[in-house]
Amino acid sequence: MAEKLGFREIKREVFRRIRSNEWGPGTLLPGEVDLAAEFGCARATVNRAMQELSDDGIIERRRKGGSRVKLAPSRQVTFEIPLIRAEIEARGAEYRYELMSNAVEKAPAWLAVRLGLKASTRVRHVECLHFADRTPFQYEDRWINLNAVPRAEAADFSSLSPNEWLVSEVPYTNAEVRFSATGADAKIAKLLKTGVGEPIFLSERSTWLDETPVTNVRFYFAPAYQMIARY
Amino acid sequence: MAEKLGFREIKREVFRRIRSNEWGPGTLLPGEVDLAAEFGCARATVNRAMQELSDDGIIERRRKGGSRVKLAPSRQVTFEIPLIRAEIEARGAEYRYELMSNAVEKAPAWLAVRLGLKASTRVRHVECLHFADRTPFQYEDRWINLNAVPRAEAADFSSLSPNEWLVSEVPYTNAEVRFSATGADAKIAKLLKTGVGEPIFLSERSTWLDETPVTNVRFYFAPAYQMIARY
DNA sequence: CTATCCATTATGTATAGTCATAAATAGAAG
DNA sequence: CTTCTATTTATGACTATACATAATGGATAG
Repeated sequence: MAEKLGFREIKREVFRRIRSNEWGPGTLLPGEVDLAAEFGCARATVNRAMQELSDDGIIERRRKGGSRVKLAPSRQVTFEIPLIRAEIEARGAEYRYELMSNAVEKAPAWLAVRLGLKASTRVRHVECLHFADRTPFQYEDRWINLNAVPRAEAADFSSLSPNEWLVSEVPYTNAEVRFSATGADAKIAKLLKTGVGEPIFLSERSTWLDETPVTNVRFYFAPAYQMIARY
Repeated sequence: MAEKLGFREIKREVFRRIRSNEWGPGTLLPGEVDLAAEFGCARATVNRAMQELSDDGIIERRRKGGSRVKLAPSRQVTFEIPLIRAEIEARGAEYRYELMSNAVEKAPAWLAVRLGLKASTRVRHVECLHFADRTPFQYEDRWINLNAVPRAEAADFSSLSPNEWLVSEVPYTNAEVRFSATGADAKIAKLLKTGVGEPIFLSERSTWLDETPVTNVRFYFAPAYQMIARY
């Protein structure tokens, strides 16, 4: 073997054997000590390689049981949801932001259910539009729990979007994202300058800080939007 | 301090300080040796904690530059895209599969572009439907590069879906996923038993095995479908 | 004043050894 | 034959140490 193998090379090599069917789905892989002997490195090095293969969803590991190739290698898709501003600027377009409404209300029923709030909770409701080169790109409909984020009471969203404000001011520990397709209603059609009933990509996100609901937001994207991830 | 801190506890504690704004966005964090001294553990342990925080998108690390809290802590969303069968059965519904068409063709232009194929390449084109309790749940429109997967020439998709066949037979190294919203055309409306123009959630996936295009598939979901991720 | 070089430094990776832990298995007891 | 228990074993985690590497920032030369 020789050649000072690092954990990356080991990972690559093990993966190569898996995908070449040398080690097919369900195969019990050699133990870490055996692999370490074969590759001429320390067990910790093999361990890291195998750990990452496990994180990547290629293999499954169990103490004592050893490592085996996953039967259905359903690899995880990971992508990062960028700030709209960054996404628009990355396309070479000019970003513009427009605040539409900004009010304090009592949490509507559906929101209370979604976040686990009491119906009487005071929330800030912010609606705004994000433009790419003057074309409406995304409509943002956000609700912020004022109990969790009292600073939002006084925040000024006329020039800074609530998205950017929150992301730099309020941390969270848990989040839930839902992607779906919906038809544009009259309001959304008008805002995004499209027809009523047009298919709209909808991304809804809720976040919590240790069980405390923080915010819920719905992003309605202009027609033809695609969310792309590579891995 | 005491208490024998493991890398998980260290990770949690550092994250706690970040989210409590003790270490706000952009802050340069203490070096690994300092943290190791504070927590009373080896640098390798701190290293693993910080490594994972970096993987999670919480901090950014650079050699010599040290670690700093990300300005826009855009944490990464990771989805595990399950097999349709598993997804349907997890909902407590009965899974049924129906093959609609299965032919060998020359790659159409759009596919050649998407995957990077020569237009003359022979591909297997498979269309099928996945049902949940007899209701159409997803329409799968798949193309398989026969050069990359010659075994697909003889594969029988009448009872096993191409999705499941591929997932257990053909590995890949790179993939691209696109989520979008589209309107149901006449064909899709009929298959999914919905109206023409209804908003449909569309998931398109392309995979490669070391630069060799393997397959491209479009999943059209029945109306009201949501793709959910928690993290 | 600017461009280049180099020492410094924090992270990146590897090592050998140790102890911990979960789970499979064989063995003992009922 | 079943059930519980003890042993074994592969992975999980940690330590201390060492060297590699990239990038910074200052020193130096032009």
